[in-house]
Amino acid sequence: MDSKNKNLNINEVARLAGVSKKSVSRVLNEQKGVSDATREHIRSIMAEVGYQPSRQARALASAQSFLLGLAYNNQNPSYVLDLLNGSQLAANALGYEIVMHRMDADNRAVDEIISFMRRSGCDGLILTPPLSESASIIAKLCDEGWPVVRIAGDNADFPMPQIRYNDRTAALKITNQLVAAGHSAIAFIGGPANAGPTLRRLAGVRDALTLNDLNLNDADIQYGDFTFESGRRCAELLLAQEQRPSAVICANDEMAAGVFQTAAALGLNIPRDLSVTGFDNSPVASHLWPPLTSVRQPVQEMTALAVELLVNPRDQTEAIQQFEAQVVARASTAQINS
Amino acid sequence: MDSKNKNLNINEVARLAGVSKKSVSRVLNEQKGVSDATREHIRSIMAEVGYQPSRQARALASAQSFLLGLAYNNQNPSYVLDLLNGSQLAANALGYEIVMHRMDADNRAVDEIISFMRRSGCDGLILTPPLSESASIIAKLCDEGWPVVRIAGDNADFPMPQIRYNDRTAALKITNQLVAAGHSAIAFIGGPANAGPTLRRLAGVRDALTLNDLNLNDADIQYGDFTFESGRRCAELLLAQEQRPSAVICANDEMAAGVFQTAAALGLNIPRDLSVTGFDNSPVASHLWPPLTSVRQPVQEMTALAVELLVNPRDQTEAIQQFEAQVVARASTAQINS
DNA sequence: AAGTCGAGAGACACCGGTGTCTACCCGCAA
DNA sequence: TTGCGGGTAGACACCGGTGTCTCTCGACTT
Repeated sequence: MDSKNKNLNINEVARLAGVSKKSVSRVLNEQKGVSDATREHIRSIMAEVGYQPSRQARALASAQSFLLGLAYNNQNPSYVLDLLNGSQLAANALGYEIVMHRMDADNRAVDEIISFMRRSGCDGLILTPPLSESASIIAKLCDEGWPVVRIAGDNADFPMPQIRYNDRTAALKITNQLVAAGHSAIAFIGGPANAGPTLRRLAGVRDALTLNDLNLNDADIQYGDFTFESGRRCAELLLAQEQRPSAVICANDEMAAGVFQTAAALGLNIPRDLSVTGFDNSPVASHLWPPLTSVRQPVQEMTALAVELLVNPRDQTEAIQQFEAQVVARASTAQINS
Repeated sequence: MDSKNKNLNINEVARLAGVSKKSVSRVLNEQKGVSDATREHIRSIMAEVGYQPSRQARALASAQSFLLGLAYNNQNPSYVLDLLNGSQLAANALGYEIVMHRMDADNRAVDEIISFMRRSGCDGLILTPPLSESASIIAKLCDEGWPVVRIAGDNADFPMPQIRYNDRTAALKITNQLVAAGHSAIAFIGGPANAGPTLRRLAGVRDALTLNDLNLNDADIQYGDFTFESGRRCAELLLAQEQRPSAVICANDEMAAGVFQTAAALGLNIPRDLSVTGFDNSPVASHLWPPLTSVRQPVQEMTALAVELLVNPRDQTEAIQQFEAQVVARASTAQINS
């Protein structure tokens, strides 16, 4: 009854239940070797006294900490929080907790992440973009044999599960919709030029334009760094052109918000004078005016799978898991009136 | 050299250094009883072989997990992430890790948080708003004797440190600036009517208006729930009035963004037709057009102190710690032209 | 020269679990 | 009747630290 009983350990539970310590342990770990009757009896005793096994002791004895790390380095708070919430939900359901670790992606990152894994004692790591793109980080983690799952990483050279969504197809769809609305002068604002998401999304845009016998001028491609400010800057370059594009596809919503600001400063009305789309469907997409057409990536499902793969590793053949993205159409795009 | 040495434990380090296990332990815990020479020697051996003490074993033996919980339930991702980043930085410097826990603030919250503390084995908890406002949660945690620090909680009935910033004074300052710019019809959009931040910020607005012989009409106070959507809705009510306010003070930036959207929909130009201010200085404040005047709360410093207080508890007399907020003036407010 | 004190070795119990092994009981099949 | 096998008790080692105690040694005090 009194849940504050201090010496409430496995021995005590065993004594109360009149069984051996080991039987209690077997029940805790859902191992066989205990009859159903005894199992139920032990369970009821545990519930009655409010027994909670010590995570520390289990960790020491079983060489598992029941902690999963989530490393991130991302300017987009809502995305990071989605990752966190999703993995937390899945982890808790499996008896794990999530330890977050923010880190810079500079040249000390490799040491930093290894040091984190060692000192935190996490059983596994979820690597999120853009960290999941870094070959040096991945190589070192593989080398040291840490269980890692990459979210949106895009490098099949390493035997480490990747969880992705088809942003290339999503970019294709969104471009097709713009073309269908009469746009032919379409520009693209990416993140860093060599980043996976940038490359895949740009490829999707190109796929669609090629299908429609259109092409993308080099001058209509700008590379930012996924921040609002970079979106603003890229938009200034794009919109200063003599032949202004009538639609801008941005590789994330933050940069699209930057485009909105530049457009406002130039007196351009969205969507009348300029159609804009984003990626990621972050809160900012619905806070902009007009609300931003974007692409929803199923973060919750992706992180849940990541946790699942860390806790119950599968065969290597299923290393790449792909999810479907979804275009969320809002009011930032319009039929062109030419 | 080989950092993957498997049996690298305290015994091994002691053997290599030619000292006793206990001396190594003393160095690890920075206890006295070891000469400086020996201490340095042990340190160099540890560095050489890349020894990292097992967090699990230390946790079990010392009844400390070196884990701190951070419970949150907040719609504002950038605020939550600021909290996380700030506490993580401080925690890591002290050898701790942060375990995040998102939870609903419903009537199961009390059980939920206790269950989390028990199963995660955290040494202490940082309670963030709005959880830090909940008397039932605080009471239960106090009752069970968990070390907790509240961020922005506002209830002195419990012997539990509170870390706050003077948002009342900040609201006063921001109101004074609006009055100085010629505004007299000033409206306020708060969060939930009984929430601490709402009450304090509203009080600050009233302080300023009283000082300037102005007053706040009941119709010019609206209560939302700190979300964008609620800001939009409150603004609709405020701006539909015959005597439209010329300035709106919002209790956070998200709601201010909602006001921007309503204003745009009504064809009102900010700041020409309407001045708007926010609170918290979140990224959205600088992403809006025009950029939003807001109040920066020193989250980093506040969380650092929270961690510090959990790790090294102080005398109860210093229970309430107050920080200074800072008004960040941007372009969303203007001189009134009447 | 005897007394005192800090450094530090070494032994051991302990934290609360897990893993392994023996011994026993009991039901069931040969 | 004997043999066999699953359920279970009970003992014990172990995980890698921390806390405590004893004992030795050398330096400094008086």
